[in-house]
Amino acid sequence: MDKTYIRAEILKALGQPTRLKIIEFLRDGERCVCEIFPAISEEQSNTSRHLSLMLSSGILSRRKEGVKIFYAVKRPEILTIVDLATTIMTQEITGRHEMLLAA
Amino acid sequence: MDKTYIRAEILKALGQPTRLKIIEFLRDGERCVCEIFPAISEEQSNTSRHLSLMLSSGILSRRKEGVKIFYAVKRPEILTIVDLATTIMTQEITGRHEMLLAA
DNA sequence: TTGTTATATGACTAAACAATCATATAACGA
DNA sequence: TCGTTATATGATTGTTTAGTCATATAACAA
Repeated sequence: MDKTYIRAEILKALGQPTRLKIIEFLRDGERCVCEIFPAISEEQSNTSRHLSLMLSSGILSRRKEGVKIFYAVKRPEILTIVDLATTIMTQEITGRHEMLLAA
Repeated sequence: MDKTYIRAEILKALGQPTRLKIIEFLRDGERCVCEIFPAISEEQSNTSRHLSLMLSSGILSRRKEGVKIFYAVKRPEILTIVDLATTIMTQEITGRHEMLLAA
């Protein structure tokens, strides 16, 4: 069980646009697949695959209720990571902008 | 400039074992390429590619001094993200362990 | 039982990725 | 200038990935 490899898997699971959209949509709480895929404008099958991937990476949790499957962000740290990525992105954009102004 | 895409790029850049090893090695401060690749036991060319990738994702900074090129982690948030991933990993491992005990 | 809705998955394709080897470039010292 | 060291990059290869379509499975309602 290589720890570097497992950590990489968690971060890689977060580093994909479609999956980030899913996480943003789940920010306010659990949702079923039937709500998720229309919200992010992706195919049901594609959405399902990304959800399984995040489930097995420990990023999402899953709950069954009748025919519907509800997914939720499993740990608050996940959202913190996403927020920090937003911070970094903002700083990067600001930095590049300042470089342009200075040039 | 799609923000979801840029954030994904930052997180994806962190989600790769070789790159995580580099970041861990740079935790204590800047290092030149000639120190980095032996420390992580990777080829010079491969290490150089990963460094360029992280440079253009805004994760690392680069400084030239004579023949040597020094790289450093560009923002403290990067290390926070890596640490949070470690936390999540630990919780996951603990959780799976408890499931085994309960079974 | 039959039809319907919700979700997952097999098979496939095109694109992206990591790694390697060989080589180019750039800086420095003798 | 010549040789050496440090870094980057072209070309290539095998692997992984995201997305799509069609279909399977599972739960429920009529």
